[in-house]
Amino acid sequence: MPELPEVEVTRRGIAAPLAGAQVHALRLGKPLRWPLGRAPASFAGLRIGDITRRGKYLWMPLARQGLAEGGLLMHLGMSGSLALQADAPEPGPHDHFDLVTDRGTLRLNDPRRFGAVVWSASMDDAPAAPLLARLGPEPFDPELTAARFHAALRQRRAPIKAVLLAGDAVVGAGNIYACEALFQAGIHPALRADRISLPRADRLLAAVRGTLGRALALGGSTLRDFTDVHGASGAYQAEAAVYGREGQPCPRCGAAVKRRVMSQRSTYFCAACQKR
DNA sequence: AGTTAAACCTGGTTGC
DNA sequence: TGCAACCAGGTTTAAC
Repeated sequence: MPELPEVEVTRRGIAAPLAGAQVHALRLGKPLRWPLGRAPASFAGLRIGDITRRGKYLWMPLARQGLAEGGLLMHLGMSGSLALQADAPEPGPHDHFDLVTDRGTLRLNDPRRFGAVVWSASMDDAPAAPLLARLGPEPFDPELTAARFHAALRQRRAPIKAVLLAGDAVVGAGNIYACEALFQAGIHPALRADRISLPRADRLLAAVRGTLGRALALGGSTLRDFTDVHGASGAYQAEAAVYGREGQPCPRCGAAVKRRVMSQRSTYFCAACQKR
């Protein structure tokens, strides 16, 4: 599921309703990617603070009597989605985390269980800190200039598609949006990152921002599992130019869209429009 | 050091 | 119809 737009859509759906909410209980289902860790014995009475996002992670700070106690670092993996419901039904076979609060139940549904909910004393302590430390700059951070993005790309000899997925030059683009951004920028996914000129890096950064921003406005993409916290699907996948469109005409030149496996992921591109 | 496979897990779709 | 093979939004970890 969830690349940056889907995670941010999720965050926007829960941040305001849950700010200041009081927790009653936490319930876990089957194991997720990592165990919860050294969490408080009881979550009853903890208050939820301002939920933030870093890359594809969500951070929910929790406090008791106004004193920060720690928080939950959450990741939606490949197939996770969060829902906030006033009257949550009995947990289904893929509901692996519930946070019962006085504003409703926050529930993680994740069939493949690549997602995670991990307790951390703060974002600067383990286990959150080492996970967040590898993340590159946020795509909409004004500090991320074309020059800095270009400098980061010049450090990498791997294909630009792999570098975008790795997220150390910029976070947020997963398989769908990496394919789409490379198409928008007219860059071949197999091009070595260190061979990209400054003007092309500038175009690529703009394309990443444009693609993620557009997806955000459309509520993200839903291939199968993703829904926002009210259960609504995203709409971006319907206007993807190349992703999932193997054999269909390129919207720009009409040539058949190609699919090739790169970095263990299906990569869609137009060989005519995207130059090495 | 830097890049590339293997692993985690379930379920839907495709093809023989 | 049955069953095997393949595919899917991610990313840590181990192996070249």
